Amino acid sequence: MKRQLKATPQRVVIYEALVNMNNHPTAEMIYEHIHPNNPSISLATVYKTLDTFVESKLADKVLSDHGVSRYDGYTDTHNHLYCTNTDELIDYEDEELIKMLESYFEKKNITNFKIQDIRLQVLGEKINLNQQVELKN
Amino acid sequence: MKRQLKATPQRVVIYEALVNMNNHPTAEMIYEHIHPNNPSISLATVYKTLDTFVESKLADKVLSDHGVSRYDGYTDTHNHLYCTNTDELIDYEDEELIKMLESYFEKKNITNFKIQDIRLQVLGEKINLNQQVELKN
DNA sequence: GTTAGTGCAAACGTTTTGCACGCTA
DNA sequence: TAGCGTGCAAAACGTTTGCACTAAC
Repeated sequence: MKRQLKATPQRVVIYEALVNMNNHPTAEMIYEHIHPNNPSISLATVYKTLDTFVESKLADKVLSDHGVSRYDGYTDTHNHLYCTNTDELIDYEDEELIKMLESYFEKKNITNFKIQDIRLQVLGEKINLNQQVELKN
Repeated sequence: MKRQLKATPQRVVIYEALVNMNNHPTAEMIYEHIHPNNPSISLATVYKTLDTFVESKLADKVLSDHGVSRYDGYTDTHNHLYCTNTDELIDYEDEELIKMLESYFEKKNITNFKIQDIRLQVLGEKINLNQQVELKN
């Protein structure tokens, strides 16, 4: 674990859960995931640890639906597809899009606003191929 | 009020507050705003009514910071500047950007995902001109 | 021995709910 | 009188806090 953050057992477990669950989990989801093997790690610790990760840029807090925070262990600049049916949040990596947005706002040169980050979410419905087949019946 | 929604006095008051406050207010902020002149309208009604508006596409729930929902009575497609210092959420209307994104994703033709909406937030710091002047001292 | 991290339980702020009442069709 | 909308209070939910304990340097 980089950035002079002490690698406590709890942090290691929580960090591994965060990057292995590619769900963009909530604090609660991480807690449930690690609890069977780590029954002594408390939910408060999960919250505190995730906060620490966000501060240390090891994780990002991302688009929250219905007021629940979700976390992303993948901190390279990227955007998200959000499925309005299933609440799935899917990483959308598209270098071309990021470049296009950066150069667009550079060109646009918005005065009175110093840009730190550009976040884009594509909301829609994930089309499940199995479902499509089912629909044919 | 369109879309076969009954125009109760409460709804009218809440809707007017929502569109007149250009703050992207929270439910609480709307409640505080209308309370002096409408002391009998309860906070629960504000919440219920805002939900109704969102369902009826009269309002949008937008980017929430620290787990508080904020509402936008301006439902034309537009994007937002979010000031990380002041929590201000500023409408960013840019037809060119919207067109660019739409045609980008059309061209990209993401399979397995039916796009409903594209939302973009520019995070950064609003530069206050008065502050700039002060900085010169 | 000082500091940072943890676990627990209680507290907090936001939002939702259940239910009784009122209004309107 | 049926059904929706409202107000109130209580509950629920996600998150944070205070504090005592522990572990690490």
